Amino acid sequence: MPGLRTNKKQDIIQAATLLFAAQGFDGTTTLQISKKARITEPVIYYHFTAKDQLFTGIISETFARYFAHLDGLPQKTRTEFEKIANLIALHLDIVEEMPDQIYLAASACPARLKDPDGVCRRNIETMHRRLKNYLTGGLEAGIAWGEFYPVNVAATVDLLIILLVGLLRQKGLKVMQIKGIKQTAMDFCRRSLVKNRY
Amino acid sequence: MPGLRTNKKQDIIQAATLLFAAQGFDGTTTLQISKKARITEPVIYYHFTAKDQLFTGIISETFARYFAHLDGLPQKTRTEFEKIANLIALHLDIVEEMPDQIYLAASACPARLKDPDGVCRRNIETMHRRLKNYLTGGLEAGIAWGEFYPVNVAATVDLLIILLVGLLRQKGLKVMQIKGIKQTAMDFCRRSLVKNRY
Amino acid sequence: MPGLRTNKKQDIIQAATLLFAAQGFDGTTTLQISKKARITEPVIYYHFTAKDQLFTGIISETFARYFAHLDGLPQKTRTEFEKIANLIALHLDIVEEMPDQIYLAASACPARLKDPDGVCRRNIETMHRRLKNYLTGGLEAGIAWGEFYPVNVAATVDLLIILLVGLLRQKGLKVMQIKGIKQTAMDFCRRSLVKNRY
Amino acid sequence: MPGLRTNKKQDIIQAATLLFAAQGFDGTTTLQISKKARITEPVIYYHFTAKDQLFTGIISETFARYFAHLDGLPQKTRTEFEKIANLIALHLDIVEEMPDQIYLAASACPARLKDPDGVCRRNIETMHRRLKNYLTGGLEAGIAWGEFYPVNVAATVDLLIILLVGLLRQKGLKVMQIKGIKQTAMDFCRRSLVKNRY
DNA sequence: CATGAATGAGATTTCATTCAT
DNA sequence: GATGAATGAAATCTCATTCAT
Repeated sequence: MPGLRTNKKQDIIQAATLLFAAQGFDGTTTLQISKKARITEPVIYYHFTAKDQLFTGIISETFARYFAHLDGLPQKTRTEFEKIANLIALHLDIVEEMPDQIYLAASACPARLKDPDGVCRRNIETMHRRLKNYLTGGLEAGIAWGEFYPVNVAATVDLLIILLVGLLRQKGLKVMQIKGIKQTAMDFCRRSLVKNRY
Repeated sequence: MPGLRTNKKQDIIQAATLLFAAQGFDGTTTLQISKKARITEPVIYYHFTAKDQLFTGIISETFARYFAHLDGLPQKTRTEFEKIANLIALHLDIVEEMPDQIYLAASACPARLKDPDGVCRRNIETMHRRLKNYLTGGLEAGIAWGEFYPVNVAATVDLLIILLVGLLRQKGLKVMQIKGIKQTAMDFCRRSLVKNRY
Repeated sequence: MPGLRTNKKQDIIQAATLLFAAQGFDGTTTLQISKKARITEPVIYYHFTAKDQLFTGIISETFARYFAHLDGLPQKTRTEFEKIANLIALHLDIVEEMPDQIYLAASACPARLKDPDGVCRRNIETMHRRLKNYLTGGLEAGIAWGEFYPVNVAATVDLLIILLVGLLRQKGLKVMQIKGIKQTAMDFCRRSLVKNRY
Repeated sequence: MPGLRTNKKQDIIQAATLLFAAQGFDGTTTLQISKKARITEPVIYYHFTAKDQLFTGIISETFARYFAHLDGLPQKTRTEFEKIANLIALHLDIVEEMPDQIYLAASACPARLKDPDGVCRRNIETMHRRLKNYLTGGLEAGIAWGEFYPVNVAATVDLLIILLVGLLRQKGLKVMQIKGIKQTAMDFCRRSLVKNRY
């Protein structure tokens, strides 16, 4: 059973994720990673072909899980607002689940990352595209059915994306200890969008 | 005419700001800065004691202008929502005014920045504290006066900060071409907070 | 007068040439080069972009000089054998002139040399092609005029190339102290090729 | 059946020979060898104590065979030129027989080869010494008997060695497709050395 | 015998910074 | 003020070799 006994590869991934999230890709050295993972530097290169590949691996894995979450969102909901509420819940849940990874994923691609396949850039673009499509569809339908106020769809979509991405990033920054944020965020958006509340 | 030729210092600052914003502090080399500023590397060290000081200088200057904007906000307004609307406007305006600087300022401190005076960290903390105070005051007053819904103040403040900081950062990321965002953001928040709209 | 005072670049080239010739490209480290040139390692990278480029630079320069010598050969000669004698003289002279460079040039391209422009490979090919053309022309004419024995031209050309390249390489190997080799080589070839000697 | 499975050792030797010949000793890694031999790296160390020993083993074996060929040359021949012709034939035949090994053997010792017993260096020296003795004896006798022209023996010997070693190396370089080279080389040397041809 | 995993030593390269001029 | 040249320190990565199993 080769590979069963050793979790060093996982140790490396975990250490790298923490450090990349805290210091950025360019700000993190392979020596730091090796120390945090309690291994020697070359072990990194035994398990990964390069620092860049270690990073893109983490990013890929993270986006895979994120997109899996998105795929799990129901296409049909009783109200259109439920879609938006689900999206808020999803983003706050995934931050709980993997705060550092998701912080990395929601950040810009490191300038010096060698990423010939564009793993980083393309995943970010896909993320934005999917959010945009999902939100645009929901908003347009909600407006058409009279559930939502007749807002500027494009700008509101952008605003909501900023909010969602902001939620992903703030946790990673550990700047604030957000409590009750999920309910608050949902209520905030509901009052803003949904018409007949009485 | 002393000072006429010294636009080189400004060239350096401008080049550094662009590069730091695009590539991060750790991802930007002094050689890149010197090339973009069309000078040689030692000139940087004539005008600045170190790369770190060049960065903190930009950050300081940026926060100084940002705080000056905040200081200019009216303490007294006809409605409490006006305060929030002003804040939104201020943030979108300053992004227009100095997109790269403000992106830098709204980002986390570089891990390897030598910043013994804590210029970077302290300014960010101050920014968050001031936003928190300003928003908390506004929300509490608005709720007390019956202008606002009785929301969870702390969580709503955090949410608004996330939104405001997100607005600062998104422009820097150039991910989206936001049009009509200012009015949309204001309306979004108004509907969410202000009670009697008819 | 920038660059006039410093001969460090030349020192590097000289040290590198010696070491590459003695130990091969893969067998020579930049540290060895820097020590032999009495400089520090990064100086190499100030003057050259990489170890590979240092090598290909030497090779280019060497072949340029070699081809210049070839260009200087007379197109018209009293006898065809003079052409071959000139070629022998040229090769032994250039070995005297730059023994290490010419040894490098006459050797195979290092396996791990990063040489995207194919400087190394292409120069060697050109060298062989030019020798082949020159010798083939000479032999065919000499045979046609009855100056030479009617030899197998292609095979004789190959043989002469092996001899010429061998002359270039042996000096570099310092295996033997060749004296009177020039006259001997010429006589050897003359007797072998030229018909009526009496 | 011991020895049936142990072709792995032969696989290693074969792979190493090919790679050493193509890339040099310093340019070849043990990983490359293990991959080409379709085994894992430690297997190399089961069969050989070190990469150096693998190389010197190949060299030893090659020279052993080469010297056995030399030993097989007749001491007595009808003419002295036959000796030289035999030598040419021998070298071209052994290149056919083991092109990569012989290329390695005819090349210089790798600079970084750990070879405390001097296997590499000493074999090369022995090779040159034996060639020199054999050729010197033949030439001197041939001149004394009036079979050969009265050439400069030392220089002619060197020239012939250069030619013979060149024949060994050129094949390895695969630069040219030599046809009819054996007869041509013999004729070339005969005309050059042997007096009365009619 | 064989292998997956690991490592010490060292190779190439980068970069902030300095210095002589 | 300005520059070409240089450097110490460190970063990424490689590789021959070993070891536990």
